[in-house]
Amino acid sequence: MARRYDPDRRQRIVDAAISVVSERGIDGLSHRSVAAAADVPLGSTTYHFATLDDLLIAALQQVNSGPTTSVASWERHLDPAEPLVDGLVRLLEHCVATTGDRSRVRLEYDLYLAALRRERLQPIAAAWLDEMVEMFTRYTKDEATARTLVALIDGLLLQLLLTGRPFDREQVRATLSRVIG
Amino acid sequence: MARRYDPDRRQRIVDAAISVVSERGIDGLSHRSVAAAADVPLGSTTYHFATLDDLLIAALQQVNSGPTTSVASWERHLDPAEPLVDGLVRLLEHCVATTGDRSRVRLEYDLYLAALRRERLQPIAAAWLDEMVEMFTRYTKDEATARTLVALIDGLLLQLLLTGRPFDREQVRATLSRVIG
DNA sequence: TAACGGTGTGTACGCTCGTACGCATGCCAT
DNA sequence: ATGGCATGCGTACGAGCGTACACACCGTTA
Repeated sequence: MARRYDPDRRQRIVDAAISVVSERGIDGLSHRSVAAAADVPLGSTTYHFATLDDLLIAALQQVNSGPTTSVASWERHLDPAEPLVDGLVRLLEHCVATTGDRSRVRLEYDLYLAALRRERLQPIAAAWLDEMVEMFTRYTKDEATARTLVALIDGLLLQLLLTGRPFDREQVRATLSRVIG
Repeated sequence: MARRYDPDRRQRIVDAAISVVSERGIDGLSHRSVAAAADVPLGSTTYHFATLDDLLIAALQQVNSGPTTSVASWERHLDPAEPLVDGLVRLLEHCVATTGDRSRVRLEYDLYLAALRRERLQPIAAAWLDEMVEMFTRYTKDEATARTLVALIDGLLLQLLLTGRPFDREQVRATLSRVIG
């Protein structure tokens, strides 16, 4: 009967959901798997999140906000003095080549792409997209360019993740150069 | 006891799998749902495809080959005389705006993106990617451009499908123009 | 013609799942 | 202080799942 009053429980459940998706993919997400990961009884997860969609929404929102967002993290690693292309190539390589970051990126796309079949996730996906565009606009000074850049980077990252092929720095640089000077 | 000898059964099971994924998404794929859609007993699907992954692989391969491929269909609708940008804008709009084509595209991405968590699908995803690049190279005469184009189109289509936002012809045209003349 | 083996069929087992529901607990407004 | 109520807990039910397996069928080959 421990932990009878646990104000952070809801939050811990969301954290557990994220880690479950990260480790096992969205298919592995269930009330039970999350309950086990969060070390709470089953009834607790169903109480806080009536349906799995609700939990998924909370998880996606959390991944897309706060200081752990990829947007924020990207911005932290981009040096405004450096040419944008150089920074992006470095960042993308980091995303794909580093084991930890790779699984983080995979997690993000796992959640992001879930919107393909779940209409309720679409507004959140759209908001994320806008955030990315807004961030890149600060560097490109041009929203159209930023928009193109986001699409291109999405496509590139997905290709790398889906095919499992190695990161080809020069090819990526050449590709990005076509959109930004 | 009808249909005791049914040489096309395996093929029909694959077709049924594709239509199940198309209607219910990959989550809806199970030996049982496929058996029902193909109108064969459960044991028949497990006989021809021991695991769901095997069935998924067969489905993905079928979607990516033959005259019904999107690659082939795209090429059929592209007029070599017309500027590539114009043709692509028209094609993309068709993909997203027409109900039938939209669900077809969603099906393809559903299967394609499944490779994110299933290593066995990655070679097929890679092959598909190469086919797309090869096709576009016939128009751009330049593989690097084609490669960029594929990434960009993937990103664009996914954004449209994920956010459910309407197709903005001029914006898409502007985006594509950055990569091809 | 006889036996072999690929194919088709039906059923059963054990598991996980979402969901529902009754009860316990103790904060908080009254 | 007390009663309402949000929260926490445990259990149960029915459904769907992958898988396994025994048996039926019949073309092929010997």
